[in-house]
Amino acid sequence: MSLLDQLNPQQREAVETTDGPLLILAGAGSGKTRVITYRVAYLAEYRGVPAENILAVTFTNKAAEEMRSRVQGLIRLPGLARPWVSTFHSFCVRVLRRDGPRIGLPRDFSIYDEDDQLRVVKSCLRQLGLVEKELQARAVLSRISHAKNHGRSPETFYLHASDPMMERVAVVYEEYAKALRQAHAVDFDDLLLEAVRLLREDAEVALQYNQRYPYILVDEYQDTNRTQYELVRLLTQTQQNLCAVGDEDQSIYSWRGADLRNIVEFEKDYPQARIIRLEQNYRSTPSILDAASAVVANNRYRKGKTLWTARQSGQKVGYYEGPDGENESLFVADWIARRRRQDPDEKIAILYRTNAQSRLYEEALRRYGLKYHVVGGVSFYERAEVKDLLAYLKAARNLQDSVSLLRCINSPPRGIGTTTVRKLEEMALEANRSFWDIMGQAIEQKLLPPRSLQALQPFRELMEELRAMPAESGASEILKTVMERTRYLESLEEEGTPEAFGRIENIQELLNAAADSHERGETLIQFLDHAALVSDADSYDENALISLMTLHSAKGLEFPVVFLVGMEEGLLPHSRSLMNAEALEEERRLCYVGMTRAQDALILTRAVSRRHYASAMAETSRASRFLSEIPASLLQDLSKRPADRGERHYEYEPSEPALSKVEGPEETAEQEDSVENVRRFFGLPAGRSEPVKTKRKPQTGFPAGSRVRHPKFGYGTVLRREGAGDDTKLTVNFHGVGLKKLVEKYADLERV
DNA sequence: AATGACAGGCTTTTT
DNA sequence: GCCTGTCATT
Ligand SMILES: Nc1ncnc2c1ncn2[C@@H]1O[C@H](COP(=O)(O)OP(=O)(O)OP(=O)(O)O)[C@@H](O)[C@H]1O
Repeated sequence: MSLLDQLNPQQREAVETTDGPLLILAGAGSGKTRVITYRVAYLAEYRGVPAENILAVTFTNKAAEEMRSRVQGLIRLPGLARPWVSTFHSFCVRVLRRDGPRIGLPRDFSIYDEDDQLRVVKSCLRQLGLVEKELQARAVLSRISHAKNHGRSPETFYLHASDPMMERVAVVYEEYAKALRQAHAVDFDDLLLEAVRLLREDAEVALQYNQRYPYILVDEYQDTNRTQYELVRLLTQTQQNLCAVGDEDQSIYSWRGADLRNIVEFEKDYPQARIIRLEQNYRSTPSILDAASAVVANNRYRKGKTLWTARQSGQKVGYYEGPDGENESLFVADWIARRRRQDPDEKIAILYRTNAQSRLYEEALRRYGLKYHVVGGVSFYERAEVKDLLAYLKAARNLQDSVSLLRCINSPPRGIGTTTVRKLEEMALEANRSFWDIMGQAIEQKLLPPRSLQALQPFRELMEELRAMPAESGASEILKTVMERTRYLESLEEEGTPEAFGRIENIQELLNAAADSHERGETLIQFLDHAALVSDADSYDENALISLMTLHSAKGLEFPVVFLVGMEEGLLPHSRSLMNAEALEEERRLCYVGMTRAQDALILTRAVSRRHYASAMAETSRASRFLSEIPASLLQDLSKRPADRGERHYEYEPSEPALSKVEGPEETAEQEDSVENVRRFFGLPAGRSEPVKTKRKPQTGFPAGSRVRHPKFGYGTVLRREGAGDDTKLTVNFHGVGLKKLVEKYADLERV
């Protein structure tokens, strides 16, 4: 079947309209991404456009990944040429690495992530003698970012400051900008802004990129901010074969500057523009689609659009209400475990509003022995030990990068403390030089106490050695040198704690990533850029069929089964949005996005009682208003509640017993609590069977939950323990290996 | 300078 | 409840 036959008439028209500006406006699941990907394939295969002349961009990594894999599935490209499919940010990095020097950007600039940015802001606050209590670094940073994205310089910001507080923010902003310049560093905002500046100021470069990418496609156009819009404008000066697709009902990034004007004024900015609407949804069953449409219809600031599906009516949208968060998560895990038996290959997503909500679900899934994959959250590259080592690499490439330098200067501890660092920082500020320069000067002219100098000297030598390593040596080679010289692993091993071993694992993972990168022929800088931009968590368990992620990350994806959990006032809609009508509408769109990810089954859940920061007393929640916006006829209540069952509040029976975690003597109070909840959940009288087991020789063997090491499989966690005596069998989840069932007696396990 | 105990605040959401 | 930042102790 040919490419075009797999499209409906409107989609087909959108794909064939290759020349001139085109805006596609359409609801969820109507094939917007399909149009983008087919269009790329069509251009390459039918119109003979060289793949490298096609640029497809979007905002999030996940959405870019989705696009990339779908394009790849569609075209069989000869040779190495590939269309450039990425996020705006990666695109800009590539542009700036190549042509940044033309606007005075150092070629080896560092990219500062939020953590780095905060360090800079804090240091500026300190230098200005401002107390963080009054001016929170995070708040200042968000003001700075907002100002930058609205084209305000520190000076303009200062002039517009309405109160003394804002004036101070303006001063911090100025210092912040100066610090970044001095560190040869750019933040995420700068990546876009500097790329725009480059294209604006250098006509020659602008022309080059215009010619290089005569075909540009933008997915999730409703998420673009003004800077990204500007970038697209600058790339479409000589030709306007621009295809933007979007859905105003899925605009969920206004809090970081996404601006619907980009969509609304598209026709104004591109007078030749054609607009095509897609109205058939191919993804979801009618119940799911109707429910989602009913919710979003409550938004007032919206034009409204048609969306229908030819799919047969499926199951109703499920609704489960549990007594507390734990029960809610166990319901989900149990439901999944049962479903798994019928269809072991089905993809399932658990979606939530905030990253913090993932914990309960991870725990529940682990208990059921289900493999899962968490997207986002504390990403791999954000872990302290990983960032420490990356800091060595960043500093090795760019010694002006003081944040990275300061990050690795005393990790592992080498006798350079805050006093020494503060002193040097002061000197640097005074001389208006970088930390590295001042450090060298201090050593040479003996400007510090001998003890400090003695500690600084070896550090300086190490960094010089790293810098001297050839630019094309890969990340892994340099990392190895760092590890050897600093005895990083050894000192962690000596620590001997489970946390330390966890860190060792992460470092091993980093070494693997670096080695892979080297094999692909990437330079150190490319490796670092990837680490900075693709803050993608646990890329290792990607084949797990159960995905946990925020509603934001889920946009653009689809799953046969979707759980939308925590459907409560305060969570969805989030409490921070209750004050203002526009924010509330955005929450509603978020709900819409989540619901429309589902293909065949959608289940909404909530907990009646929710602990907000856990320790605090549990509060009774109110059901999300979005639930009541779904017509009752589309909902099916999954929480049957017979009133006369005494203790047993919920009739729902587990299909397999949750794995007991009460055996080891080292259980924490929190886990005891969980067990108590499980028991209540299953309607068992409090504390009956398990405590008996607790008494049974807990010292021998490895209770569920203990961390172990196996000579062949490495480190892992015991999930389940069955049988007794010589026959005792353990189910262990080994990192990077997966589940293994072992006879305890022969397994040769070591406690860690 | 390094370590450990304690207080306080924190959670939107992404690059 | 957990992480971070601060303080006191060695
Ligand atoms: N003409 C078609 N024939 C068959 N399947 C289609 C067609 N158009 C779209 N689909 C399928 O419908 C699903 C949704 O399409 P797609 O992801 O492109 O929609 P979308 O508009 O980008 O959705 P969203 O905005 O919700 O992310 C995909 O599985 C896609 O393959």
